[in-house]
Amino acid sequence: MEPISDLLAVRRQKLDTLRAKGVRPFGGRFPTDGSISDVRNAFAEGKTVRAAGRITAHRDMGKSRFLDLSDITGRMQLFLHAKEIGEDAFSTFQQLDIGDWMGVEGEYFTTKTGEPSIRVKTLTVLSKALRPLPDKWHGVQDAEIKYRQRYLDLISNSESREVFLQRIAIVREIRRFLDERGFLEVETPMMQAVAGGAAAAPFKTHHNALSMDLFLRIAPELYLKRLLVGGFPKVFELNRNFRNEGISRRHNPEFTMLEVYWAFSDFESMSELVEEMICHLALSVRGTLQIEHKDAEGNVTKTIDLSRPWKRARYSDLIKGVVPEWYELSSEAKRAKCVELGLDIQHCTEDFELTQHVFEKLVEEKSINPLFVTHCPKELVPLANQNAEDDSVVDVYELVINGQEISPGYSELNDPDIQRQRLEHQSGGETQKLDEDFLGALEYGMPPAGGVGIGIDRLVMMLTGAESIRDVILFPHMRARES
RNA sequence: GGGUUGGUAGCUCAAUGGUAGAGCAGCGCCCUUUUAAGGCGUUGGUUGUGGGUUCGAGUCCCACCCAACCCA
Repeated sequence: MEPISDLLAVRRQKLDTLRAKGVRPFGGRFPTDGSISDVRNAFAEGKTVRAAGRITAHRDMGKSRFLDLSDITGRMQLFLHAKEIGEDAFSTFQQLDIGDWMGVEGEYFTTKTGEPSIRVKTLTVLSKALRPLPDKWHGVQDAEIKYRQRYLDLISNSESREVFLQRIAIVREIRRFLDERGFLEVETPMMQAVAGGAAAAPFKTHHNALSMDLFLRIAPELYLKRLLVGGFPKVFELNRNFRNEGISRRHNPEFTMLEVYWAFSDFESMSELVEEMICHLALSVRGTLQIEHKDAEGNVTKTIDLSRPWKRARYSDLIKGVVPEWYELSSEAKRAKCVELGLDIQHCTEDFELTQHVFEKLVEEKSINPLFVTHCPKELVPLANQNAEDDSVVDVYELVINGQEISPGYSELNDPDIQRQRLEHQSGGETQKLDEDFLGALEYGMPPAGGVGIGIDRLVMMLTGAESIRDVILFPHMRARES
């Protein structure tokens, strides 16, 4: 064959050659003895075995060839000899490339270097790859290709595969953990006439038949509370929320949220549930409570210690821990102190906002190990119940791990009149933003309950050591490309 | 939205303003136990896009596109 300059043309030509030989280049059903990992684990010298996967490496020894056959579970070496498979099959094989899907039947054997392998007797072309795969050694390095063409990242970067397999395991274990404790998983509307339950800009869409605007939900909270009214005492939802805001290392427009509600409970019980659950996740998925985060060179940059019991502290005590005199200062003195601390407070008008800046920079960002922040000021969390002893604070915790807010927990507000006042205040007089159906539901009586939310993407980041939310979302949102 | 850095062969990366290269992949030849196989040979480029400066631009200047990081 004459050299062809175009790599794609070479593969197209092989495709044509296969067809001319009467070989289907895009095959069909091919029963196997399981995944590559199954096949590898079932190794028994001399036994017949069937396996299918993608060719990921090719070592050419002339009449005999070594191949790596891979799937997401692992890699298995194939040994193939021209005389053993016959001339016709060997010429078919010569039309295959790295990247093609292939099924084989053969016998287990061990090479003289000790590698468990399959001696191929017959081979079946399952799918011809018409484009070449990324570099076998370096994989895909370009962040843009990793995110836009995740399949290439998954094919060539085992670390990426591992992160997503861990994410899958985390989500599975969350469901199992809650199911074992009697929580019911429910599904509530993603398209809502009023996007409530959080303060965030929603995405807008339109229902043609009903001729009405709808919003993608920013939180499932108000529907889950309706279920408390309806008599479901322990419910959770684990699914997507959508917020029409900026994109960053920590923000994707659609993200996965777990919300759990438990009737007759409170924020303190919820903090125990969350502590127990996250430790369970760390142990079952990572096998340890010491979560190491590494840099690109593989050096450990920090270790998050999830050992129980987790620290609990009042918001005001944490502030006093970094600025002892804080609460004695006048507003002017607080501003001066913030400037002295190098905080950007130009948009702050209220004292509690200044305090929150101190909290975020000097407490939150520095809290690597788990910290439950309790008794937060009521201005920060308008939807929570006020504390019985101190009405300036609310019965809420904020769980901080890895310098990030991972999970808030509430003693939920169930007084319909106070709830209405707060939502009216929050909506700034725009009554169309009030979820009247929800407020009506509360008037039928919602049991007192504890509630928590956990941002799953950030939780996965914390547990896997990912530094960007894009590394834990299979298809992160990217700007559209010009064609 | 602002700042910084980057975009070169299919992939990973080089290239003082002076002939655009290497490794891998591909193609050809050799090789019956290799595993980032090896050896010999060889193909492959609108240097993100569009302008400008210059005898000459991957390199300098301007605008734009895309991405990463930081800030808001």
